[in-house]
Formats: sequence, structure tokens, C-alpha cells
Amino acid sequence: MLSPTSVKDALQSAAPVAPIQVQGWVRTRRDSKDFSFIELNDGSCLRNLQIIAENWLPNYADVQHLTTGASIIVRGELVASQGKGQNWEVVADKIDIVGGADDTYPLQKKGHTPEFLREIAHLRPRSNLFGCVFRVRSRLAFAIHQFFQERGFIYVHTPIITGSDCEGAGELFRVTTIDAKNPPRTQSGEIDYAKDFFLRPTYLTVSGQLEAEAFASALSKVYTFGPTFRAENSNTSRHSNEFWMIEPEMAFCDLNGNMDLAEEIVKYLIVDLRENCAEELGLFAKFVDKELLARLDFVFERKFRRIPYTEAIELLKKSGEKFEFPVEYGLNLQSEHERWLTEKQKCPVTVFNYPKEIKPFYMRLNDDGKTVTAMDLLVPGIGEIVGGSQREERLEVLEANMRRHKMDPADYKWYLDLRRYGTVPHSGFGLGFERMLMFVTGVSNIRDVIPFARTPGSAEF
RNA sequence: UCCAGCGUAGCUCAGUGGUAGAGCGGUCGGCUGUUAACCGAUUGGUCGUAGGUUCGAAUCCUACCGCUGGAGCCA
Repeated sequence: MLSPTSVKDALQSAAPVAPIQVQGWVRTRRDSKDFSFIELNDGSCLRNLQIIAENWLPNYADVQHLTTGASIIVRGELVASQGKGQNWEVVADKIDIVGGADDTYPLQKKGHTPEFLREIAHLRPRSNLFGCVFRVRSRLAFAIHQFFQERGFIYVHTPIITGSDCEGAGELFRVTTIDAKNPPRTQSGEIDYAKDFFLRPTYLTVSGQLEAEAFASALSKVYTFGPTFRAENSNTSRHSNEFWMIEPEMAFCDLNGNMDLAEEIVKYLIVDLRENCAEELGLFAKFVDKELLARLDFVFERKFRRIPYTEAIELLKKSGEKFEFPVEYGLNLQSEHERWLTEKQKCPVTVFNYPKEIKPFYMRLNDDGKTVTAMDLLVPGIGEIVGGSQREERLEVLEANMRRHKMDPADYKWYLDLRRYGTVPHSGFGLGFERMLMFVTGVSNIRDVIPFARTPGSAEF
């Protein structure tokens, strides 16, 4: 039994191969006088393998009716191509037509808009663009693990179903087995979640951070990498209700060490993809974003600028730029401000030490009593790609922060225990996986870097 | 959720009150070691949905749905 060769391996062959078996989907077909050219793609790489189907094949009439989208198994010989444009091609001895595709097949050999392809999310990975996107997505995930594993980080699986409803990050999807038509009620008539499956209200996680802190307080350096769910009605090209996030957490690490790691990983991932996804990046640079490679090199070569929030406000005020939203200490930086910081300054920027009023309870209070050790890494084109902080490790200060945020410390006993027993300064951040993927591919809509995106009103596939 | 724009053939679009169009794709034929092939013919429509104005609506009005861009929330 002949084992199949991937299109990628066939195209990289150093010598002719006979016999060879390849299999995949027909991208396009052209007839010549005595034979037919078939472009075969199996998703192993961007390029197609050219198949020569000669007219003596017993099923040649059927081969001539092969259309874009059909699946075939080809046996033959890999030989040097007589034509230009490819080094190798397969001269077929036998072509098995596995599954036809009739004229309702929506993909054409010519270009489609990403918006149209999004409507056929089940077929779009068969397009050049999305094949590239999802190969890069795979490599990016691998490179992230590699980055952390090389540095001694332990991979932690934090829960997807969580009981804490106030992690300071967005609206939550409720997880319940209660019958919506006949829910148990409390005496006051409210739905009684104490009778729900977990005997308490539960939700899909919006962050694994709190649990990662527990593991960092034992294994020193950990990271999570998993799905995250936010029930926000966000309709933008940068938001999805289900996305993946990487959250490193490091014990005995302050904000500077945290910023070092965030900047290092962004650079590492760029270098890795430049090396391992050159063909795919080439396609993005050609069809998606002409400046992509220059921007990636720019981010890689340039030292990231670090600007305290207070200084960023001063820079924006002195910029002379007319912003739609006010620039004032104590206000959040708006998209237009972040854009100015990264695009006008022409470099990635890490803004840190934000006013405590605009940041969550777990961030460490600075000695000035006014700011917390928050940091946001901003990149040109996307904006915030990393958000993190040094965590408040002092029990009393953390409890005070909770009360200031109208949270009851009693609800966070286990989290506070981490400060009661062997507390240490520790830091971490969240890196948006899809945002990183958008940044390295130039694809401008988050829906186009997720296999089957979940956005408000949209969960068809 | 808010603001703006757009929904016409399988795809990309033109058509701004008077008979529904083009290119590409598909199909058929021709030509050809071709490669977003080429040449000829042909196929193709509830003009997003529902109301309304008008002698007459793809075109004007209203509502809804969807998509795109921007904003907020954030990763």
C-alpha cells in the first residue's frame, strides 16, 4: 500500500519520485490538446501541485469534467516539470474521483472578498487566504507554547466554567441547567441559583488570571492558553465573544519584568513566523496589507517605548492634535489617542502606571497612592494587544481595593489566601491571541482569524 | 449599544421614477505544456424583507434584517 505524500513534501522533493500518491481538492483545471492540467491543493501549504492527466486515462472523460472543489486521489510519478512556474509535477497513472463538486460550489478560482467567504465559513479554509490564516494560527499557537516552555513556564489549564462573577473584565455568559420554562424560585420570587447544577451561579470564564495567580504562587512561572468568553454586545472588527487568550503569571516579578516579557514575546512571535510562515506572510503582504512585512520588521527591530500614563497624557496634550475626546489625567486613553501614540510616534509603545480609578481591583497600588502598576502594550494598527499588571500582594491593601470597587472580600476567600500564606510580588498579562494573529497577518477583522467566529447575533456554524 | 454608509445574477459591481445590465464564474464548442490561459457562443434575477407614495419604484418614504467603517466596552 502506497502511503500518500503531502503536496508540501512533493513540492520540496529533491529528486523524482515513482510511484507517488497525492490527494486533495481540485483548485482549477485547464485542458491542453492531449491532456489536462489539474491544480491540486491539500492545505499542507499555499502552493498547488500540478497534475498531468493524459487522455489515455480510462476515466479521462470524467477527469475533464472535474471542477473546482472536487476531491481526488492521484497515483503517478513526480517528475521535473516541463513548464515554467513550478519545479515538480505529477504525471498521473490513475486518478480516483472521490467526491465531485457541482456548479453550485461557491468558491471560484478567482479572488473572493473576505466578507463573502465569511458567509461560507465551512468552505473558506479551502481558499488561499484562509488556508494561510489558519496555518499561521496553528504555528502561532505552537510558537507561543515554545516561547514559554523554553523559559521554564508551566502550562496551566484554568477552568472554563467559573463561579466568580466579578473579575473586572466584562459581561459573562451564564452556565446553567435550570429549565428556563420552570425555574426554581426563592421566596422573593427570584430564580434560585442555589438549586442550579453547581449549587451556585456559574459562568463561562472571562479570564484565567485569578486561578493562574494561585498556580504561580506554587509553580513560580505559569501560563494559560485557552478560550475566553465575554457577553459584550461589541460590534467591532477587534472583538469576538469567544476568543483565545494567553495569560502568563510570574511569582517574584515586578512590573518591569512583566513589561520585558510582554515585549520579548511579541518580538519572538514575529521572528518565528518570519522564519516558519514565509509563504503565508508573502501572500498577506501581496493581497491583504502591502506594508505588513515592513511593519513586522519595524516592530522587531525597534526598541519598544515605555511611557508612564502621566507622561502619555502630557505628550497628547502637547501634540497640538485635535482629538475628538478630551485628554485629561484620570480619563481612559481613547482609540484615537492610542493610535496617535503608536502611529505618530511610529513605534510600539508600552503605557504603564495608570490612575487607580480606571483599573481593576487586583492591580498593585504604587507608592504615590494614586496610580497602579497597570501596563498596556500598544502596536500600530491594532491598538492594545497586551494588558497586564503587577498584582497587589499585600492583603490589607487588596482588601481595601476590593471595598473601593464595591466587592465583598468574603466572596474571594481563596484569592485572599494567596496573600495570607507566603505572598510574593507577582505579575502577569493577557495577550489576545486573535489580536496577535491580526497583527502578524494584516487581516483587519477578527472574524477572519477565527475558524468559526462568535459575534453578537452570529453563531451559525 | 450609538453614529455613518451599503444590500441588484453564483462572485465583483453599474444602473437615481418609464422594457434588468456588464465583467468574471458555470455550460457548450474551438485552440493550446497550460498556470487568475486565450477565442466564440450560451446560461443566469422575488433588485435584502415587509409595508407605503405614485399611472408607474431597483430608484422616493417608513420599519426591520444583514454587512462594512467609526465609537464605547476590552484582549
